[in-house]
Amino acid sequence: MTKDTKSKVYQEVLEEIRNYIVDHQLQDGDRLPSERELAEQLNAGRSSVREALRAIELLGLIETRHGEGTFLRSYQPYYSVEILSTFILQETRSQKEVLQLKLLLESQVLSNLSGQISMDFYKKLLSVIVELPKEKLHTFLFTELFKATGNRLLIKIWHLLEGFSNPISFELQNHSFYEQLLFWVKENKAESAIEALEKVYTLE
Amino acid sequence: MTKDTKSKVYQEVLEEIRNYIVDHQLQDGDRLPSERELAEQLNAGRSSVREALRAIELLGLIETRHGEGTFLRSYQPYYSVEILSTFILQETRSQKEVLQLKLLLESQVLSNLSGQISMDFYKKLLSVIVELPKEKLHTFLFTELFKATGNRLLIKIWHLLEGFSNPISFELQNHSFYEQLLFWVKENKAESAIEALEKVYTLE
DNA sequence: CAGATAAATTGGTCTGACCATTAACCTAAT
DNA sequence: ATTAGGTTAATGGTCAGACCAATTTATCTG
Repeated sequence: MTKDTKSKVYQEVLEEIRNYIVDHQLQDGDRLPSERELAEQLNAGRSSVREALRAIELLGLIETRHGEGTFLRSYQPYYSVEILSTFILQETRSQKEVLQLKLLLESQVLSNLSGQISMDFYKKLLSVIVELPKEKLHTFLFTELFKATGNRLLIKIWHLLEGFSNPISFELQNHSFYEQLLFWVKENKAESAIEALEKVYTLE
Repeated sequence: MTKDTKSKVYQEVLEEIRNYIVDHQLQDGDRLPSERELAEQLNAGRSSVREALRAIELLGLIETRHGEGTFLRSYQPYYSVEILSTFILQETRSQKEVLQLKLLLESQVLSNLSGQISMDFYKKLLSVIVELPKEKLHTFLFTELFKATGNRLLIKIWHLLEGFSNPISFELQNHSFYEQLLFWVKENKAESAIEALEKVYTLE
């Protein structure tokens, strides 16, 4: 007897849904049959159908709207990556590794935006910086910069790392430090900014 | 009233399970409370607990054994990757972001190890490379390089991204490509290696 | 003490019920 | 004819209970 035959219902439903999407050539935004319809068509309980749908939802492949239905959407791995990352981070107790990766991402965004910052954006950020308390400077500036790059995955992971790295002293730099950082980026001198940032990180 | 408060039960359960694992310092192979226990402790229905568990299971973080229980296991994205790859064929944007981050990490490891590779290690890797099938070259080489850096978090995140990125054509470079890559790293010419890698990534 | 048997535990699945949200429809006032 | 408001139907969200199947644990028996 083959062991492979004992597949859970929700896994078969998973397969069926996949087939359904392929057969019907569903595109992003298209609606799937209702949970009750699926249950009847696939000859399964609604709870099993839901287990499959929830799993697919966590993967980021579908979107569920209460009262409307279940819809296909363009693949957004952010949620699942976030979940997975928290597990990974949780078993990675080395603060050093977290910081190393965090610095890497921050350096990347500085380099990426080097010389790409408009005067308006620069002024706007600067005006907020001067009003912000010291302990919020780091998070604010980099959040804005990450947003500007448009890579949502990057910012997700960075936020995660930030959550896992202790709010350590080195992030408590002066306002002038972050003003200088921003200035360098605007002036297309990311190397200087990165260098300064690395110096702060290695102080620890 | 904030919209954020309307979170589904199964998502809260997800969080709670994560917290449970962190609080109890669970390791791979450790057992989670039974579905009924979780339902009672978290004040939720068993079906909601199951939805959360099935989702986590599909991600590859847990393993369930009929009659025994639910167990933590080291992340093995075999099933989710299969599901995802069938869905994402025409996906563009998020795939791009995954690749961008993946390239970033790979560039980092090349730069990090530049000029740091011993002759023994170099020869050893080379001897394996020549024997490996084309489709395994990329994963093998970078896995070894990441291991060499000693940053386990880096390699985990990278593996994660690799799982979420399609096994795309650009990874199917010749043996000579990866030999050249490795050579450059050994000779402290990471810039050349990174440049070559970037070129391959942007081909797509 | 060893093996067989029974009971308890746990995951797997289905059904039915009820609530909350949304969209569609209908009705009545303007 | 238009629109505002209410009703209805469909859909997802959640829970409780029942039963089955696999496994472990406790119990009994020789």
